[in-house]
Amino acid sequence: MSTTAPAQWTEHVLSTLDRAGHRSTGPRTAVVGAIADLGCSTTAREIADLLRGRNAGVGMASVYRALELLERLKVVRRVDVGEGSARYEPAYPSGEHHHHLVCDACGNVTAFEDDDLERVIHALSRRVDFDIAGHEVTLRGACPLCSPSR
Amino acid sequence: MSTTAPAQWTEHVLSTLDRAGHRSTGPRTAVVGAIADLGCSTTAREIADLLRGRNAGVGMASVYRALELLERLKVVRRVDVGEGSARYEPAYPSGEHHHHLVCDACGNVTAFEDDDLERVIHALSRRVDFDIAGHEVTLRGACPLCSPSR
DNA sequence: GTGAATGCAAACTCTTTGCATGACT
DNA sequence: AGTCATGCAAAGAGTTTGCATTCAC
Repeated sequence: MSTTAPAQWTEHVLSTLDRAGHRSTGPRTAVVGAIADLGCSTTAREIADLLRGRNAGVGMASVYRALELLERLKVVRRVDVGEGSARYEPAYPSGEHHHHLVCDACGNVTAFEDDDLERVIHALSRRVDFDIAGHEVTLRGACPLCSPSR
Repeated sequence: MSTTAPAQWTEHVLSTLDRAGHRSTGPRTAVVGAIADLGCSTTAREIADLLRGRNAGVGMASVYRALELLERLKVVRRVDVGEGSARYEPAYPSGEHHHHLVCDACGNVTAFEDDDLERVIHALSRRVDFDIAGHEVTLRGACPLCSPSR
């Protein structure tokens, strides 16, 4: 729980970068800050837009390069809900994570957690013939605002 | 079980197309045939390549248009395992389906089924604030051939 | 015969890469 | 100083779209 605060995550990322011998440059830390602020499930474009608004204009190439590095260092998680562009979100060292509800109508992406789900997936992971390193669950449907019952 | 045979699925697709007022043209039925033959989790490119090999060369645009239509009619399921291109597979009217194991090393995609997983997801779907219509589970890791223990 | 479907090519979006310039340690 | 990181612009991959032609019904 204490590891999930944005500030702590940012600290964690910066020290991880340092430990891995990477520089904490302006553009790179700006991207880290943007991810911390945007939180769950953002796109490269959203990050670039936010930074442009902050007059910290960072080139798209640098955004993508930063995301690739952060994912490789496992401090950012790449999530693919299948709408053409990849989504990214902070990854916490504790391993705690969530999954996503995607609205097919408006594209809204919401997070959820479920212990039973994690337990079943964990058990399942031991049974299959793969060496499982991670998992992703996406539930699709209509969000409260788009639901026909409204 | 009887609904999962490729031939039956093909029949089902053709009658669904007809019922929905769509024509069963050569290119379109060729795409349906390719999906039936390729089975689980294929890409638009693989379908086009197979058809080219069969001298039934169908333009990429037609492959994509057929896939879009078939998905809309719910006879094809689009699966996104997040490697740049979308994957497609037959969808059976019985609702039976599977999920995927993806090898991060070689890209190999394998199917699996798990009743416990389905049960948990079903229960979960009733609790969330979305009107859930479907779900997707992807387990990532190393396949038997890429596993370090080999 | 008529409207739907096709094929090609061009357009578009997202992402990656080459290369000269600039900045962190 | 030396190297790593940046930015731009061009290249690439996957997918979509416009439009004249063709084909199923």
